[in-house]
Amino acid sequence: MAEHYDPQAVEAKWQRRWAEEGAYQVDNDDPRPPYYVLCMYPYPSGPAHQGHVRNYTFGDLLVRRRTMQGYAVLSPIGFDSFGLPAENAAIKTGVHPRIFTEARIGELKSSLQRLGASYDWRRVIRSHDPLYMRWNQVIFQKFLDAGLAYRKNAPVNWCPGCHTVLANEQVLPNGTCERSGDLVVKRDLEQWFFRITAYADELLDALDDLDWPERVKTMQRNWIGRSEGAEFDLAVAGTGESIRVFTTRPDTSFGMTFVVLAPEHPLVEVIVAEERRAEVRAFVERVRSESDIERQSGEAPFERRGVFTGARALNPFTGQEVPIYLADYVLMSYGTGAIMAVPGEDQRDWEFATAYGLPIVRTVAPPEGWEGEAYTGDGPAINSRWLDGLGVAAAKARAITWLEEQGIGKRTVNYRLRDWLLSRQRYWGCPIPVVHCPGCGIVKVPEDQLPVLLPDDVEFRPTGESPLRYHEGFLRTTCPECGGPAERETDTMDTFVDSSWYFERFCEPWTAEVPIDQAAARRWMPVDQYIGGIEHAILHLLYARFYTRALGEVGLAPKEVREPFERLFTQGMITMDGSKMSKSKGNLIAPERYFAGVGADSLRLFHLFVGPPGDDFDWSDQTDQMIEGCHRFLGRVWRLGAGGLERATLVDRDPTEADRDLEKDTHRLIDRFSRDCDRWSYNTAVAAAMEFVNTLYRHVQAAEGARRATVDFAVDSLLVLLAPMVPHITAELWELRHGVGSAVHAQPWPVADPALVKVDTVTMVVQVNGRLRARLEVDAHIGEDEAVALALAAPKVAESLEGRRAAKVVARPPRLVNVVV
RNA sequence: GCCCGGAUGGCGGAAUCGGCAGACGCGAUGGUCUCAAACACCAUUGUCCGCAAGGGCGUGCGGGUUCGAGUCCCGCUCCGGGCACCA
Repeated sequence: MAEHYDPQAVEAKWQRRWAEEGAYQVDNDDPRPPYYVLCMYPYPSGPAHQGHVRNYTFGDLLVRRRTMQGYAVLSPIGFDSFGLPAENAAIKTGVHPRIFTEARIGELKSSLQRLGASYDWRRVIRSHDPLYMRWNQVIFQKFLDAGLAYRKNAPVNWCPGCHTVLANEQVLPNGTCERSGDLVVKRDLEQWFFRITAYADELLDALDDLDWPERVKTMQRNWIGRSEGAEFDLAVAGTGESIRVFTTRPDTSFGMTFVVLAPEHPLVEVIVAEERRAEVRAFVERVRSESDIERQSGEAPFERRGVFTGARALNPFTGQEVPIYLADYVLMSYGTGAIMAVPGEDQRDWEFATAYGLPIVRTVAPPEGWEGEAYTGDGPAINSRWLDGLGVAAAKARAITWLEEQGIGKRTVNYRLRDWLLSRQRYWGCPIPVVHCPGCGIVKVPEDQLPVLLPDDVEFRPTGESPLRYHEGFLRTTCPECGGPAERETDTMDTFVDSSWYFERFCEPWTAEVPIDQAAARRWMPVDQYIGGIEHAILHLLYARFYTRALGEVGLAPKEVREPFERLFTQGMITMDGSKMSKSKGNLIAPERYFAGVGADSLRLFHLFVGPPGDDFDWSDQTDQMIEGCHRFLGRVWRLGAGGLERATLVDRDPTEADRDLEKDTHRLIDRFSRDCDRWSYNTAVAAAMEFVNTLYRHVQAAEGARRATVDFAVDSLLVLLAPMVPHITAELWELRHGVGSAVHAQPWPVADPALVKVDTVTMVVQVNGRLRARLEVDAHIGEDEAVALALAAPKVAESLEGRRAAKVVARPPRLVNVVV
């Protein structure tokens, strides 16, 4: 095996060895300090793709490195095994989703093993396992008891392609389904929700303390969309009714010149003037018939977008009556479904006022020379009586105080975030464990009957309807309370429910007593480093944060664990011609052919070397050549490690200058490599290793290279540093060099000697008027005077000065001297 | 529209605190080895002028600050992402 680098043989040998040894299994009572590394568990879609390779390479690297640094590293893996693709496959081919999914899990598992990823395979979680389903259902029932899960009738997002409802988070901004691309429509349905909005504030505030990419935190902040303002009542003239409005700008209330209700507002029918009823109804009908897309496109001219109700409201600030309109740009689902319109400080209101000939009163003085329309910036209040002269913030506070004194309003906070709709009208998911009894209403399935399992003998219809609805044996049941006939709930849970707590279950995945073993969770949670794709910035990462809190609240997990993921790293996507690689686009470049060719180590190294881990990478024609380059590098490492390059000088003798140089280079590599890894700059760490190998080659091949002991130290250090990145080749070479009893992955992570890292001479550049004129080797501790003297004495410098006197000399020893004339 | 990123050779990228732009790799060119090739190894490789020594230009565009700017400031262009009648 030593003659040449044979990745197939080496990788097979070590993968077998690691499996036999149970390497990277870790027990909960391990005395070493705990460290929890987790990659987002994958949906099993078949063999790994390049995105998986990248993700799990980053994870594996960290697992192995932290282990070498002396931690007990928890490194579990599982499979997000419920979901639509398996069911769609069943509809098409008739193969049961379980059979289909388990086959895909087998393929993905063997890809991961072929990659050399190190997991505690004993801890595997598959979301469709009956035991995991049981705990999913127990948690749901606890949430139900705690009021965190509830059922309500609401207009929900229905995807006609997927035949199910979707959460808001799963609908793209253009109104289509993120999975199927179908246009999502609104349907009024009875659905199950999780009360994530109860945690809106905490989910928002706690973001500040998370060591997460700012980008992701910003996305979550936008999604939660907290806005502070006030709510207050407006009396409707000539009726006993009042309209409650929400505004973030109570300071501009004196400028309210009309009021707008959402077309769906319940008071519309009550307040509408008789002579306008027909017109208003026609408008409401028209808006209802429009899709969300049409309605939200904002394309229609404002003249078509509203209607006057004939009713008037009293502006409590001015005491004046203002007209009440309906307009499609006011949404029933946000705030109170009614707004006070202030055209002077809101552009939409401005445009609406202009279209309908309504008055515009500015209540904030725009800056000098302002030529725009609505002014939304800060400035002194005007036309606002007792608010005049106050800035926006002060005027807001004063206006809210006044509303509260009058007893007609109060300070409020609104969120964009909606409760999480978790029911899905699909088969391949975890059943929601309740029955519907005509007499008793919704009744939980008793815990001793859990889990509610999916029946196997179902028919998958090409219409895509849930088979559970037509399975009499599943559907018909008896009420656990009254014993009478009842219907089982046929909705299943969103698969994001499964992924919202699997990381807690990993701490003690065997227990049949509780969903989460509290002692184990206290030991490992929160996850020290979570790694996954940016595409989960909102969905999964927000749900998991909610679940972690809710589980603590209902006593199923340690209450003190509020956040699931201490540090988050979001890796870039692998794209091809700028778009995401995917099976459906048919542009997958399967890792298998690289496993079979250059080997897993070369492919891993490529993914680490190609660029910053957080950046997207576009796969191109040239990519294969880069992978070849990584393979070539490993070939050089092999020849260094396995011997055969020795020259005459590579013997035992007294150390020379070359030995001191190589020793320093080795320590500098250790230093740089470690620091680069710490800051997720694997591409530069690899570059440093490549440079070092080039240096080593010079020593090994030159007539006056370093001696054997120095080279051995250098090569051993290199192997230890590379061990987390390319585990197989380093393991093999280490065993070759040190014998079967010694393992590279059991070596402690090396620490550089600061004295040797320090440089004693540096290249000082001398500039004349900022232009490079000379480079001098100088002592690293050179003083300013000496540096200047050396600089001025350099022939090139004197030449460029042409006898002119230096007007100024900027000295930054030992790096630079700049002579200015 | 608002909020975040980003733009550096033929290509992927580096430059960590305002101080040598282009590390490392790919590709390309030349060479060594070989009967020949593959492999491997060595050298050159931002660009323009020049036989050379050497010099000019150069980090999307236009300004600015500074002895000195890829890096800081102001104003743009283009690309990517997020949010978007959210009151």
